[in-house]
Amino acid sequence: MAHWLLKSEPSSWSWDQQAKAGAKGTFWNGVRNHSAKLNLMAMKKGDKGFFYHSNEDKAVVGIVEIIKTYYPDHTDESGKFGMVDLKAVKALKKPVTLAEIKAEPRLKDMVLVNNSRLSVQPVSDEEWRVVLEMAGEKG
DNA sequence: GCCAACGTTGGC
DNA sequence: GCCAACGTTGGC
Repeated sequence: MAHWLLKSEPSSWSWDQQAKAGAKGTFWNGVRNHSAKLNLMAMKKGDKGFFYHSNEDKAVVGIVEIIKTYYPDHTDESGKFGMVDLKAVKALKKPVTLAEIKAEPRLKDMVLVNNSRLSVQPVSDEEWRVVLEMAGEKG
């Protein structure tokens, strides 16, 4: 199973809002970047992702699951971009901050570190495991 | 098709 | 609020 990292500014869409959407989840739209789009298109139902708060928190705060694969974003007038649906799985016991991620040698190749502006990123199995460990989420 | 200029993102 | 980095746009 592939893993992902999805970034959002808490002021526009926060983890709290995602969590409130519950099991039925919500769509994840607003992607306007082709690299991010390719990642969205590669997602499969059941894939898990980290929910990252940019700007204010700068931390991974929760885990989400893809519940619907890529489909056109009808709010995008250009018709070029689409979105997926996802639901909140759980909040991390302890958010993992960007500073902590940067300080962890095993995470030095994370896209978050090297290409911080990309809003939808792949996460390797190793990176997924390490971040969970740092969040106090064992297993 | 190249590349400079511009806009946006996001860390600090 | 500033600025660096990146992506996109548009002129040639």
